[in-house]
Amino acid sequence: MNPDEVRTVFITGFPQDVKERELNNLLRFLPGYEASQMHWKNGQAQGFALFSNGATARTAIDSSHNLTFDETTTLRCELARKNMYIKDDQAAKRGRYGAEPQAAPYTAYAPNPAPQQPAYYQPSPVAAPAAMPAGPRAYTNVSNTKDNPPCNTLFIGNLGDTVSESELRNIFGTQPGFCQLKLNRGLKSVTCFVEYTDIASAMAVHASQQGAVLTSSDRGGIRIQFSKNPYGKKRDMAGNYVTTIPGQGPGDYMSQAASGYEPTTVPGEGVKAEGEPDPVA
DNA sequence: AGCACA
Repeated sequence: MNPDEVRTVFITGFPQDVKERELNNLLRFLPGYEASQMHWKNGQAQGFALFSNGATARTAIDSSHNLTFDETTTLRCELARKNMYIKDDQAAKRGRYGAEPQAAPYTAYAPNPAPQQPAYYQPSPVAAPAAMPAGPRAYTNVSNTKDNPPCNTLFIGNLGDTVSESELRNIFGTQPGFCQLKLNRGLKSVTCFVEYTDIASAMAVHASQQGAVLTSSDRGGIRIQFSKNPYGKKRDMAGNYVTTIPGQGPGDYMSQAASGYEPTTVPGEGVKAEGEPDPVA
């Protein structure tokens, strides 16, 4: 690899009170992610994120540029002028996709103890059971210029006509926080809605699976947008959320702030427990 | 680009 190649993404547009860990958690599931850090230049937050190479860095830019970070802020992503310097303590923030460090100074501790990511992402051969479903063949850049504000429900477009529910379950149902999905065979196009327990979990999938090329894909990768309405809800004539499926409170997933990214559930345990309070900003 | 619904 060309050591001079710029593989660092420069991100601005964060709200004043953003935390570095919000940056880390926003990006850590992207292919090629290695590390990220937040700098503050006279009160303005500036994010830097290192990827394995220029290609994965550009893919990250494509999927996060103009991303609506919260109600009032939109992120600007571009290639940095020069690569960021990785401090030793960045190791704890490393993603699981990153190339292992040459001299392996990080092997003394487990960078990512949570075994919640799909096994097909695990770089270690010993950790990859043969029975795991195959992941996406590849990722392509998809245009996603008209996305909506973050929502706990994802809208999946650009699906091939032959896409199956199990194919979608393999990719979306294995992600932390998964609740349910619905495949929709329209006359003109096939779409899918995927619900997660919280916005943070949906945001992680929105970023990590953007442009995934499925076995059935015949027109490039899938396009992932945040749904206009949370699963099980619609808007009434006054524009307020109305529950259309019993068991979900009004409006909670859209008013929840896009912070506190820790997914609270593991695959298969996505359904909110009875009486559990709604997340509060 | 297409936003469904016990």
